[in-house]
Amino acid sequence: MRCSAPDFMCRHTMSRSGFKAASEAEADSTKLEEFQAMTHRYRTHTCGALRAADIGADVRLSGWVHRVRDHGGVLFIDLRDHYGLTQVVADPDSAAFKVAESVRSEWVIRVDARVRARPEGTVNAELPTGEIELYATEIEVLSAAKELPVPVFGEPDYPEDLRLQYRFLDLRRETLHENIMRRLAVIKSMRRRMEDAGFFEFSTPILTASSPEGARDFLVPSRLHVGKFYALPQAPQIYKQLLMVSGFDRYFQIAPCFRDEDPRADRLPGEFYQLDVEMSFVEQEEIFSTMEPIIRGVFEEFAEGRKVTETFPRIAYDDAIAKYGSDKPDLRNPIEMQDVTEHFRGSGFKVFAGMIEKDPKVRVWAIPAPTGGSRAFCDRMNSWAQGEGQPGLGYIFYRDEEAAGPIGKNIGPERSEAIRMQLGLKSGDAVFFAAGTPSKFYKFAGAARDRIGQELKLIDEDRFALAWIVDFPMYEWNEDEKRIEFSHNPFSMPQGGLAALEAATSDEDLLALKAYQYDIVCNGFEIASGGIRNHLPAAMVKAFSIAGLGPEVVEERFGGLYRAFQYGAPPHGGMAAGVDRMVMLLVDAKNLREVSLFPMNQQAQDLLMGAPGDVDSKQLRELSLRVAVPPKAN
RNA sequence: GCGGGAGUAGCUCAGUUGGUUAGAGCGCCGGCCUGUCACGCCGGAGGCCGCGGGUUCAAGUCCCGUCUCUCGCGCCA
Repeated sequence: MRCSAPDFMCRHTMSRSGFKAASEAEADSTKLEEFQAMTHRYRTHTCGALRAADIGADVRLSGWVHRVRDHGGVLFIDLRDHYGLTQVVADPDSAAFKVAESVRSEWVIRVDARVRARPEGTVNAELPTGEIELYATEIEVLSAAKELPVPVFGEPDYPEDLRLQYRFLDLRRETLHENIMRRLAVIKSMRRRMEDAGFFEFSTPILTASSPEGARDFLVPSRLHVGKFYALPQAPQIYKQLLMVSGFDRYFQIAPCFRDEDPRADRLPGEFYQLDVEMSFVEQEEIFSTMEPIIRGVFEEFAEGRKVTETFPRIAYDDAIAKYGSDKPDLRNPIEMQDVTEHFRGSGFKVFAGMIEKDPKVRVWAIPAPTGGSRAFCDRMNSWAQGEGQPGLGYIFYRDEEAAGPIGKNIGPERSEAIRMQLGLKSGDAVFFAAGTPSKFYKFAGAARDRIGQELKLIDEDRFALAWIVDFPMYEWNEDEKRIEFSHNPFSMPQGGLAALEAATSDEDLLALKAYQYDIVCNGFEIASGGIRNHLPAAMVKAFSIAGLGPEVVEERFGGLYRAFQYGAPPHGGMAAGVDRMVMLLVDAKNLREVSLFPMNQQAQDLLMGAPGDVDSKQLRELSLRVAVPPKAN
């Protein structure tokens, strides 16, 4: 059924150019409609408009043939447009019968008809227009359709490459059509909330300079400057900071962002959209208190009964890693891990005891699995772990006053019981263990936590669990290159400012430094990320030098911003929220392509437009470009 | 770049240990049908079994290679 969604989706254009929803029709408007019936070439009403009150009216509708049911003597056409579905009837007495018999799915037709009540017992309660039907007097074919490569009616599963190649058909399908309309509504709501909160909407350039850090850029060759390139912005990061320096105080934008990276189910290739925000004269707390109601409000507005976190918990990055094994934990999953290293020190489980003895950095983490206390489940988890490339996943499961499983046997009843007490487990529960250097195994532990939550159905699917993740580390250790580098982005202010940077002497101190850098997470997805910016040239130079980048690098790579900071920069900060990802969560889609109009496929190709495509040699010549395809390596 | 999974009718899939003319459902086309709304019934068309090699009397089925799609890893300040 079309337009089962809230009214804003169905009615927002009803008042346009004289259309009038039937339910709103006044007595005197009937004349207007009759007049329009004679003068409007295509329609007096949309396919979602007519109601019992219109019975007897002569109307004209245009739309797509959604479905034909031909009973020989009587024939039904479901006529569809953006607004809904109306049943058209033709019988052999009707002048329109011959044409009606010839129409096929997805033809576009114009129907002139008399609105009549459906006979007793044939009302369709599923349809807003289900009380009436149109008795056709004339049908005109406006546009025929070939046999459909992608059917619209019934939305059967079809291969994605066909759906992308025939996206215009795909977009007629109810689910995708409504997802797109929902997306527009979400963006409209964001815009309204941002304006109400005193933000101004800016547009920033699409052709800009290549950014040195971060993702791979899309490049655009310059014709006027031979051998030089523009880049599409990965985000308007520097522009929005420049706007703060320019004194505009509060910026936002529904900003297109371009990154030439390989896609994921939750990452579109090429381009995506962010609700991009920046504020002047604020500390972290004010950004939270400004943005949390906006993000929560958007979720609540579109949650359709699903619960939304009322006050976002603030979880320190280190705690998130320790409790959930992830900096984007799914907080619908109640499992929290705990450190149980001491229970294994000197225990009969020699593998762990030996590791603990040898290296003071080694920890043992417990991943509780409430209701997971069966051999079958524990074994299944163990083989899953092996499939992940782990040696295995040790466990204890508690049953009938006994601690079973290989580790339970090895460490004995006292230690097993102590672990049970620490984790608050009952008979019938299990606990899994991961051991080693936390920085190396936390991801696996987090994956195990997710897995256990799913397998044991501990996750409440019916809610949006939101949280701030705060206190991200300023730097991290790059094991490959054996050096310290920025962990998030180089624009964030370290907590404690320049003084903290200067006070940190050892690598250990530096790696312990936190930044005013934070994310919003929802159900295991990072939906927003932001920070308080480092607006002090001296602190910026120092922060870069720690990452091994001299002042000349700052000037060369971030010249514009660095220069701006020399001439009176307000303290500022902000964030960016992933619009596509939020819409995906709100419409319960599995895939970003289900909330995007014309997405590219996994190979970053637009199958409808044929992008990327060849260009002719004249174009290349103008750009002083020559294509050199490397010989295939093998 | 690496790994998992999948390629058989327009689509979703079945196809036994290698063995006759490769099937079903949906869709499409035709016929019948005056109250359906996933209409129903009857009939029909439609196949380089992804592609290339190999083993075999015989390959959709086994082996090797290759291509495509998809999910994940790397990557994504």
